Amino acid sequence: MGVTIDQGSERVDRRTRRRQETIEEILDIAEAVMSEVGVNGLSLSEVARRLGVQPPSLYKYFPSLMAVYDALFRRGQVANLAVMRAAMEDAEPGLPTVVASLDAACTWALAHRALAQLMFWRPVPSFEPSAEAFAPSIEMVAIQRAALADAVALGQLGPGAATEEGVYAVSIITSGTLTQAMANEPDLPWREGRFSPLFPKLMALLPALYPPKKRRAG
Amino acid sequence: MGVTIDQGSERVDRRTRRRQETIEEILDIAEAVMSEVGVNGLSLSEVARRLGVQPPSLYKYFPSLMAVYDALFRRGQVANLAVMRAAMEDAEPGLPTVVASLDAACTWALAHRALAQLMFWRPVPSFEPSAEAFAPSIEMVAIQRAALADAVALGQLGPGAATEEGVYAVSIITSGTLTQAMANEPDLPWREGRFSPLFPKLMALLPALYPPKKRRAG
DNA sequence: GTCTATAGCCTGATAGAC
DNA sequence: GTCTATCAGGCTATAGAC
Repeated sequence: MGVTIDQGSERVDRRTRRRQETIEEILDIAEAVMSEVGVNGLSLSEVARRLGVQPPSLYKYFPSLMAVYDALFRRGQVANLAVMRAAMEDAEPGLPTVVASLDAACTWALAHRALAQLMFWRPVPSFEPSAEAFAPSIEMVAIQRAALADAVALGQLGPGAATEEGVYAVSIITSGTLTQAMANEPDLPWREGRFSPLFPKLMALLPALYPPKKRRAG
Repeated sequence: MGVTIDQGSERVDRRTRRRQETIEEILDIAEAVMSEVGVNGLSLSEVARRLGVQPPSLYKYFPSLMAVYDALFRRGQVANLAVMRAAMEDAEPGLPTVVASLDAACTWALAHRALAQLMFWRPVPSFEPSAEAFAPSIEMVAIQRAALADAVALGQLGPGAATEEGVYAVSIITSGTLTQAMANEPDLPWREGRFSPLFPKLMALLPALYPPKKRRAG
């Protein structure tokens, strides 16, 4: 009996793992479809075609097309947050950390344009991300603000930078660079177009926007 | 005979005018549809429904859905250019002219979000604007660059501002502010959200990005 | 220029057999 | 969890009568 139960448990685990792999594969294909035909061009039929199954089978994994969008949104937020965290660890504290994390986010966004559009441009009016899918974005704002607070503590920026407004300022510079790059150079990755060189130049203006009272670190 | 010909001409003129009115009405409705269901949600059937005709009738005015997109794109570019020109006339020369025109463009863009998305974000991959529809955009870059050159001549900015890069810099600040405003405050007009106050602040950094050699005008 | 009718596609989603 | 079959609807675009 114990053996039988163990076999049963193993079987369940294996099935759960296999199921998760299928879910990931569906999302991979969905992202590929979006990058070819646009975020709105995603269709479950096309995903099923590429996966080699019939459309109804997908409903065993996602209850609706919007659920697929939500999973893609969440996946993108998680990946973007991870990339930014990793970049932060390798950078000097304060302002360099802010710039490095946003630079990494730009690299990621241009390598995952469709996801980035879904996340930051909301081109599907009928889709609203769930609170759970949106959570990493809130976390990202928090760590941005913490990094800006470090820059203030280090005397690199004035106190106005460690506010919501400071986060908005760096967001505007980042999303502006990305918007121009994606609209005007759809095939170039980050750092290869005419717009990415302006990103560090504009970021270097932050001390002029929030001047520190005394200058310590450069 | 002469009278008959004149009557014929009048009749043709009247028909031409009436036809143009219908075309404008179709574009008005198409813009309204896009603003409700997204740029990609535009369908000729829905336009026909609201116009009170059957879908095939629209093909007497536009040969295809993409032709409607192209006319909308052109219309948006023309309107945006006109708004920017008007704002320029009322502003002091040089830097204030640059800022005033882009501020006016922001007001227009948030009042015509769907058109702005179609023009600046390209959310319909299968749609490429025609050269004719794109022409006003090229003109806009030219007048921006001329205004930046004025600012350089007036000693407000260094010579680096009167370049393609200078135009990119102001474009990034503008499109970044717009992107954040549209994604995060979908219902607020320009000047009422959390992001538009940052637009003049970031624009005020331009002299720090392109420092003039001697300071004349402030 | 309007209409009806229709071709020929696509889609999301469900029911039910296996 | 897979399939077939199907519902119920959408769409662009064309043909042809009036």
